[in-house]
Amino acid sequence: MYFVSGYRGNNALSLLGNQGEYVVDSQPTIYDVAQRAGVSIATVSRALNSLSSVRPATRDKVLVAMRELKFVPNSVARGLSSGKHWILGLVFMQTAVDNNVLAVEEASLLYTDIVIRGAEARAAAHGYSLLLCGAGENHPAGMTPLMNLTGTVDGLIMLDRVLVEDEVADLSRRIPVVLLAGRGDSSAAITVRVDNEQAMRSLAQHFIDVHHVKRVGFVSGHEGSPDSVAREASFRSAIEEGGVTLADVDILKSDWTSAGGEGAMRRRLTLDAPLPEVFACANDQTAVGVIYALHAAGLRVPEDVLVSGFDDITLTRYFKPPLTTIRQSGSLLGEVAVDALVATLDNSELAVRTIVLPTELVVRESCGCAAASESPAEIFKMTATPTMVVN
Amino acid sequence: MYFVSGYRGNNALSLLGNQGEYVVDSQPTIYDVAQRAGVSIATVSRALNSLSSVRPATRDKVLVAMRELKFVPNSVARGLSSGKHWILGLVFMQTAVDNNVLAVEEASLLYTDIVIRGAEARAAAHGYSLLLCGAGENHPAGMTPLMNLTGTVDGLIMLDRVLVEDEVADLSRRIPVVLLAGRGDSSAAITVRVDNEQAMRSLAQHFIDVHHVKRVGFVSGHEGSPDSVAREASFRSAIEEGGVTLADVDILKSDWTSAGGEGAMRRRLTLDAPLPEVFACANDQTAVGVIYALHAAGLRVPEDVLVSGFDDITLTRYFKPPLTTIRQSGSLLGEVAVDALVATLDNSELAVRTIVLPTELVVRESCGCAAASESPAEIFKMTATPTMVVN
DNA sequence: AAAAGCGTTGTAAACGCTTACTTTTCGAAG
DNA sequence: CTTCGAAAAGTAAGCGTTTACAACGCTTTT
Repeated sequence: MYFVSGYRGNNALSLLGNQGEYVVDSQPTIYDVAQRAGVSIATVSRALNSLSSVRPATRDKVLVAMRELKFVPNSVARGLSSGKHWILGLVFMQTAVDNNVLAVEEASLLYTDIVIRGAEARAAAHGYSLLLCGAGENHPAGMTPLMNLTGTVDGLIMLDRVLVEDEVADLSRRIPVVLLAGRGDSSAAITVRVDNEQAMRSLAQHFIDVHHVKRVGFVSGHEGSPDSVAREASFRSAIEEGGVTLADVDILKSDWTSAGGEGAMRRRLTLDAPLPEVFACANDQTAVGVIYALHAAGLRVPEDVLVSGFDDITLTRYFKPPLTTIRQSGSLLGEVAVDALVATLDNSELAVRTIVLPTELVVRESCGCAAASESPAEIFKMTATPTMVVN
Repeated sequence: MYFVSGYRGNNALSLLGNQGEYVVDSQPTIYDVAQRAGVSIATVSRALNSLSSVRPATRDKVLVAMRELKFVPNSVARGLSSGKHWILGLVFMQTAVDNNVLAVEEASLLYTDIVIRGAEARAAAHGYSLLLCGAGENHPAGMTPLMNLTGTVDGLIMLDRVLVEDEVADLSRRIPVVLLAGRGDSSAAITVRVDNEQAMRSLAQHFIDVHHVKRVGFVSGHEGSPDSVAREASFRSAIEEGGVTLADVDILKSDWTSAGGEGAMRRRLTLDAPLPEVFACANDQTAVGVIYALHAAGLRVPEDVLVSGFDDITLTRYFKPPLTTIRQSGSLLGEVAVDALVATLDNSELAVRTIVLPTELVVRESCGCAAASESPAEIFKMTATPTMVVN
């Protein structure tokens, strides 16, 4: 190793110099840059962050030195020093079951991924990175990573209630937390969710007003999921207001997956009770499985049974029959969550505690309506704008 | 603020003490823990990491203090001190186009997400977190986040060639890099990819041997994508070896999306040239769009044209007709990538430079074969085992 | 009974950066 | 040609850990 006397930095310099054939064994630091540029480390730091006054000539010297050394600031040291990490954590429910590959692959088609993408894009736009953290009983590392997160990220976005209220409150005492798809009643954190009530109401009305149904069914998502619970409750109340029947036997338990929907419908078909005229499903994947099971039993959709989904994922537009569904923008959900979190980080105060995003009924053929004339690729604009609710 | 003389830590202690009504304004540090437990910070650190010898009684005192203070080690400080961050970076191509929601939503159904999930699960199992980083021209933050990553993560996984060879080499001089879905010829980094050659060969053979086709077509993925290029090239060579025709007019350009596949097929249908007997598509989404366009033109699949996909995403099993495709395990891809990266981090040397994962032909109805009797949910086990290739 | 050895604990120096505070520099005014 | 003041640059003290090294018992050995 080669050291300039009184020189604290590493030997990265030797790469450029001709004093020996030493190999770089670590990244250059601001000490290296400072030495090469002939200034102090404070000046290097200032040039780097362009906060305070650095004379243009000096700045250039520093920037040249940085480029020559291929200097990249160590963001960890930065974080330690400034307390700011420029990292946002995204916690989601890991549904993988042991060695069951399917669970991961199916789950990956869930809305979660779209949310993650939206969040990542928005985070990047704000200058943040996104740290992913799967959690849940089935997750290999359990809850541990979550706790350590508080020292790594500036804020946390939690999908689909990974924690109970108490834990969230605990967490949000340490760092800002945004809850996604929660029930929206948490006092501890900001909540972002879609308008399940409005969605299921418009769906119920459509079934009643347009298709004059008298008896309906519902296929749920994963047990205990706030979105699934909200969708079922909203659907039921809207349906019952309309004087239509939602019998217990027609409430099927699924788990957000196609396989779950298929299984639930197969089991329902073994029962003696006559089928309702329509099954509203908690998401699109479930609807796909439900339709498959109905077809397998020789029933036609929509001639014999009507089916609807929720989410409007791209692929189901190409299905036969094209799926009637509720459109929500998953990426918007992620984006808004990040925006809210960043706003909290900046102001440390946000006027709004709950943000409710709009949904939109998309009528296609699976509910018995006429085929649309456009190509599936044409139809993708959300027409409604976000609603804000303060509480 | 309240300070014990000579006490360096913050005032988090006051929460528990009864000397005042001060509010916690920051997280407790090992100084707080050390003081409360009546030991030095070194002992706290040792108890925390359980590396060297700490007397059980002492350890207990420390652990109790930690619990009482709800101490969570600051991983950033840890990272600075030890040089280890326990974070892996995952760089992917951000395909979002400006305000076009569809691009994100469709893209999110791509295989990428499954890979990410697999990587996250495996990373967690190794004790690492996953830092997501979208990159590409369309990404809001451009390339900048990528460069800063080198100071944040211990290793990098790059999906689908975000960078050119030179940049990868540059990066991998700083930290270990694993390339996913690359061409596998990078000397700078470890590569993990699927066996596109074997896959397309078996597909071609099936078409030729079982369905006796004389003329075939291909629908590509996004231009320049290594996987798409490899699939097209392999398919062509296998097809031509069999003496079957793949005309230029039957090579359609798409972009991995359903809309792209639909558009490509619509354009093809306006041409005068007779259709080939089969279209092999670069992925499942594309195949779905292709089938849609064929149906819209009054053509039947598989009676009039055969179609195949690639990936075996769950939803297309529920399609009409169920899609003949090549199964690959996206989550395995992510898992293996993480394993390789972690191994590199541990040994700083890995025997294998390229890892090729197996694929499997899954014959369903879209290629004209008979319907399977099982439920789609039943069929999901990979039968082959990973192949390792050293170079 | 003193020395040696060993297991435990403490002290203090990094790690690479930011930033409050201090010193130097430089140009304009006196 | 000083003097003064602001602007620019430097000094050094953290940020919260880890860890090499020193110090301190205690038991064991001679």
